[in-house]
Amino acid sequence: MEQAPDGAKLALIEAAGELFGAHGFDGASIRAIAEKAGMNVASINYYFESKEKLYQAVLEYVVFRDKELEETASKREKEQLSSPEEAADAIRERIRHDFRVLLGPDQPRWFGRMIMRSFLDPVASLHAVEREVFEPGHKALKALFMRARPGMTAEEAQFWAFSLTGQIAFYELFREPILKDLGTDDYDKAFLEAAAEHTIQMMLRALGLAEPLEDSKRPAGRANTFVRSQEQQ
Amino acid sequence: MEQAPDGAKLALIEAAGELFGAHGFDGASIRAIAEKAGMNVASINYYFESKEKLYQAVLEYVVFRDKELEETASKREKEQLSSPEEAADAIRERIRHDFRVLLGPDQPRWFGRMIMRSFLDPVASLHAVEREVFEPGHKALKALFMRARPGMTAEEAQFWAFSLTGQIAFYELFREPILKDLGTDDYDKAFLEAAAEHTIQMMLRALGLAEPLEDSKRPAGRANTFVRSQEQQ
DNA sequence: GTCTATAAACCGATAGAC
DNA sequence: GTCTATCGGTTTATAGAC
Repeated sequence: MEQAPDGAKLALIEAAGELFGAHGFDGASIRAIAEKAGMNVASINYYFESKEKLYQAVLEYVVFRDKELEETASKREKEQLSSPEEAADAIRERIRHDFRVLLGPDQPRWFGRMIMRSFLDPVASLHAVEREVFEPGHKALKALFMRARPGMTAEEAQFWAFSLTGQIAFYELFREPILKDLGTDDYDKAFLEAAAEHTIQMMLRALGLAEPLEDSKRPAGRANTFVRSQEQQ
Repeated sequence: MEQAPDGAKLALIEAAGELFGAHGFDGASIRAIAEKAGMNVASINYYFESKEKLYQAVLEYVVFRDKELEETASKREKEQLSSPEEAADAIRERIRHDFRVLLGPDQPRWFGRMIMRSFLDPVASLHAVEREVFEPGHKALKALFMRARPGMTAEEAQFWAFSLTGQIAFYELFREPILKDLGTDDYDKAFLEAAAEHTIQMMLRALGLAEPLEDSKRPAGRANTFVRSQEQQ
């Protein structure tokens, strides 16, 4: 991959990302993109050859930044090798990492939307996201589950990876109805942390790597970090 | 809701559903839709007032059929009231039901795609799907979880519902890369059953309503005391 | 109801001035 | 590099013949 874009190219990519993410490839015109970037229509065909190439550049821009994060994450995972307990910690970290990458405030809001869209629309440029983000992340997840539960088959690990990815992707795909239900215009930190924590506890419990859900019929014995703030009321 | 469309209207809706589902609102032209339906371009503006109204009619067509299924499902759930065991059975049935509705061969393939798209694209017609499908299903799910685990708060139940919906939606949203990975052109019955069964087991285990994942390695010393044994009294 | 023809607007792309 | 003007094509929508 080439160097990071700057100046005019960057401005166009970011404006295009916002509009492509919000309205899709066909729903965003190069006129609207150029206007949002504060540039002329012709600049798009000057810096990129066509609208399609611009879309591809936007996807590569997303992929480039996500790939770096993915590599540091999976590198860190490989350092934790042996016990299921360490694997459980690695799963915990992986889930927090994925929530932060897809939904956190570190990255532009349209990143996640572009990723969702790239899977829904079978354009040729899907393969970029697929090969650079989905596949490596999926492989790393599978490996993680198989280390967490030795004896798990590759097919089982695949389903576990699907389950986790689906739970995280949900918060991006259903962002609008969820926010409407919450009555806010964006996820706040507390909600994202609660969602990540729920996902962690639920995966680890399902894997048998965490204390089971407490029985409500008897007084609470063991401490439980699950959505603590919401339980006390 | 009005009566079910027939004849020319139905043909147009089904052709439009396929093309809208595949290429989105902006990516499907009324010319292509009319041609696929074997009719004239002007027929769309004759039977529906505009392209937008046609899109809305397509969504309502999906919603209408899904709503009927949802109502029979939630009615059946209300008959199973008391014990967590019955609630576990109801969760099992609900997951099988949702997999069948969204991914099974009973319904046209573009149904699921249109639903995904309606959440990704913030069009006005989103509210139809939201109000008629998402919200009732979500409420039913929350009620189910709160019956399965008495004492669970509404906020917790919300996260559990999110987790489940996300896992099922995943198979529709990521249909293309998954099928490519599987090497087939459509989900077969065995795969869908395996996916549903994994989701069931994983939800019930996380809820403490099923036997934990059998331990392949770890000494069973301080293994999880199974919750149900304490509940049966 | 079904068709053709066409209006009016917008699209992506580009030529050419500066 | 940046702009204006414009070309050729496609879009939705509609008027009007049958």
